[in-house]
Amino acid sequence: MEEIPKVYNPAEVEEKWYSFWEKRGFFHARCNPEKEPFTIVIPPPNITGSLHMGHALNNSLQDFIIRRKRMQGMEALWLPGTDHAGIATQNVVERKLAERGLTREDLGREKFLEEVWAWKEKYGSTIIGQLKRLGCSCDWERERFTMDEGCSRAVRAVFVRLYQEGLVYRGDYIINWCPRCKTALSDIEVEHEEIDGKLWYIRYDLKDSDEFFHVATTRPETMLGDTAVAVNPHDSRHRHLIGRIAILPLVGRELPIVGDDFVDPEFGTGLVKVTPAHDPNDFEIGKRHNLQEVNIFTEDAVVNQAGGRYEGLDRYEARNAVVRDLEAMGYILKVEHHRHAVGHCYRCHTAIEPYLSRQWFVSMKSLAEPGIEAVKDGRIKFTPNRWEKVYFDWMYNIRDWCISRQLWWGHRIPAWHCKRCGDMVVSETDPSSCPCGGELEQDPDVLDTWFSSGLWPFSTLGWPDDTEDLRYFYPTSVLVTAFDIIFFWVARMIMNGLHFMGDVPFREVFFTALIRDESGKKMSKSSGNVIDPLEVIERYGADALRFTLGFIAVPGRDIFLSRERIEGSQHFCNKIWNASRLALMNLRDFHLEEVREEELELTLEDRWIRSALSRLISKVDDYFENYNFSEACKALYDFFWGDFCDWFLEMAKERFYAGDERGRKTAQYVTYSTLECFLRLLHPIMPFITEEIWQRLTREGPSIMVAPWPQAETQMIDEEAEREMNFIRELITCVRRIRSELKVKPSQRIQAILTAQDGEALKTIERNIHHILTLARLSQLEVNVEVGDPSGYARGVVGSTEIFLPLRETISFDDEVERIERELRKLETDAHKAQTKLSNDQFLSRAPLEVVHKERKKLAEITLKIEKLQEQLRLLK
RNA sequence: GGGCGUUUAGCUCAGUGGGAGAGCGCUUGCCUUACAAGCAAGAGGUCGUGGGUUCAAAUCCCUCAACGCCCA
Repeated sequence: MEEIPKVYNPAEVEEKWYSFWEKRGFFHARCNPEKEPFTIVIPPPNITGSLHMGHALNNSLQDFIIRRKRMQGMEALWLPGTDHAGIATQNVVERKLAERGLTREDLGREKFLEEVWAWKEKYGSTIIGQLKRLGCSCDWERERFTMDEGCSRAVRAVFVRLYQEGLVYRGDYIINWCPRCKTALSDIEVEHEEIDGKLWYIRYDLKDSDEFFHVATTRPETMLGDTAVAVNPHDSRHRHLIGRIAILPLVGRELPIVGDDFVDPEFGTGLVKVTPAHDPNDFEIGKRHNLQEVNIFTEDAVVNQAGGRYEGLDRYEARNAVVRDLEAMGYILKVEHHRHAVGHCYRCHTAIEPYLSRQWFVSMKSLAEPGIEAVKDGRIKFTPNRWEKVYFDWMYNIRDWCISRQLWWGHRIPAWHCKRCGDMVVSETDPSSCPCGGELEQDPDVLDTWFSSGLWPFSTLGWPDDTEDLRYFYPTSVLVTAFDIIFFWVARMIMNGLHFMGDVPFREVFFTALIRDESGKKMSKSSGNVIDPLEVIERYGADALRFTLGFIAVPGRDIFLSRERIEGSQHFCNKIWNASRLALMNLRDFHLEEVREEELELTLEDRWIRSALSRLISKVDDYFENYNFSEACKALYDFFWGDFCDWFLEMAKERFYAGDERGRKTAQYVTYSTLECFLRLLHPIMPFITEEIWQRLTREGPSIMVAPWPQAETQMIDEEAEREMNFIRELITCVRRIRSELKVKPSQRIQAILTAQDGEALKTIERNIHHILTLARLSQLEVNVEVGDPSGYARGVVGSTEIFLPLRETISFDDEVERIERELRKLETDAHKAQTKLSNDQFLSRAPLEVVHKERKKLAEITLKIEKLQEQLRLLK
């Protein structure tokens, strides 16, 4: 009897079912022309990562989607994999080497890469194991890695083709340089942060003259690389200086004064120093005026020999030294506070140095245009759609993408430079020598990590080969990702998909929210507010975590997570468990195959719960299709707890314990079919507990995860049953309220009298009187008998039906008077509101008829109730 | 500087034009043979401010304020 434990223990069942599913091959998808494909590619987590809440949310939602599609009979592929994460992984391995007192240079490139691969083999699949703990139904037979053989071929193919098309080029430009990671970064890898800085006004003298002027700068140290001064040619204050020569303080270099529209006359004095090698705008000015480019920094942002006596100082030391020397010479006019944005490396948060160097770029403009069109004309749909605007803004203003990184870990650029003739060979396969016969040397740089992840939807399906997978599963159906990588990843996949596959990479994008903690902060290790999903799974179970994430995943909004919420979901698991226990205990002698529908005798609660279940199915379907998982979870929760447990099972118990054979069979059948169907509906969200119960409940298939998705059956909707059930529920609640407010002990069974004038109501009451007795804990309920002196009773009103509970010694008259007065106050407020509306001619003439009817009906009900309660009040007093 | 989002119960949040909702917390009473991780009942809200549209606004429009995010 007690073989089913009282408390649900997730740890015992989760591992069992996951390996069962995996062994049976339920996760694996095949190219099956009989079926419609449904494809999701996972946003590949970094191999350095371990599962955080963002992953947990994102992957739970993907699993919700893919499990439902699979149950709906589609060939559902969820393709998993990991990202090599260039900078992050290289940093991790370098840090490990540092513990042994080694640098990557000590090892050399080849040995270092061996170390990274070894690290990847050891730790790179940590997160994969964690996704399994979460219950993710990925096709592990197709797991990919951005640096595996196939993805690497795709990268080379793309690079070479773009090069041949003239869309990949190499050149000397100002790029964002991280002096800590010692690599170039793309524009979007720079995070801007407002900083309280200073604005120094520095005196520059004119050559062969006593005249001088001041320039304002936030970075005085870069003056060591100044090669001009610029002024806006429309600035009447200064334009006469154009063509003259200024003398650079400390250095003595002669600086031409040029006119350039870019200069903002409002900034500082209207005269600006020009440092073409260390500022992107100055670089442009330099190009326009043929200015010299003087690079004053090493790759560590330390002053080089061009900085004269400042050589060897880092950029901040150099700033102090330059300012000190200028002050000593009396060349600082003033220093102002100045708030401005400073770029930082998104990986290590070091301040970015604009740095002139030779890099590889992708020309984006022509690739972006089809990407804009695809979203505009709806071939790709964004949810929530406001992200489309963000996407368009970026795509319209897109700039060329710096793709070369001065790292060792990554896809090495497939370009070779000839040591003899200096020519360059770009090729998909390693060339042995230059056409001139000279020895070739491969470009030392690697590609931006996002270059390879941008090919993910097709490189993982076999491209550049024309594979069966690619033809069957591409384009993918939906991409589920966080909005913070819309530029890094989503936009680039769209551009690449259109360019190389000639079709969109996915038909829909669902953007998830960011997860924040209780106080609204973004969860991060540095703020110490992380809730570790693995810890949650250990303690509360994967289903509780998944349900919580689904519940709080309201589209279009950042979400908050707290342990209390997760506990709530754990309680829900336990509720499901215990309701199922009750069901299972009463279904031991039940055999579905023996049931003949025509032998059943459906009661009110049976018809009502079947109707509610049918409505639930439609709602859940609708919410899933619109990615509104929060509402889906809420609907499932409310149905199960609020309807099925609180009312249906409570009522069905009577037939389990004391019913006749036919009643018992009917109760068993409806309990079984409702629970079984509910489990299937809930399965995508809570796969483990639903499988555990389903396996105990039925033999209708090998696993709930391949059982059919429930279909809403409109013929089950029974409005009459819903109306009657609502009425019975209200009656019971009314009695309970009076009992509770008058402090009648639950153990005390009391008598009651009920009067109903309405014939329909009377019939409903008579048919369900046993429910009222049981659930309202009455010893006796007499209907339409002479009440006698009503002053001896407490009175409740539901519609036109009245309930009388004897006051006697158990119930206090004073309490009843107070109770009625309180209720009357509420009713009178409502009545007043309704009266005001109904006495307004405008309302009567302009509001829709049914609204007016509803309002009239409402007022009539309230008025009736008020009358009866007032009457009772008079009698009691 | 430009854009986006948020503001509803003590807390965290749902709620797309017609009687203010949930979870948690709180109060009261219950070990009622599935569940005390539970059951029953209850208290608690000028829906950020000011205006407008409408017969009717938490909901649509505008102003302002506070907070948050993105871009330059």
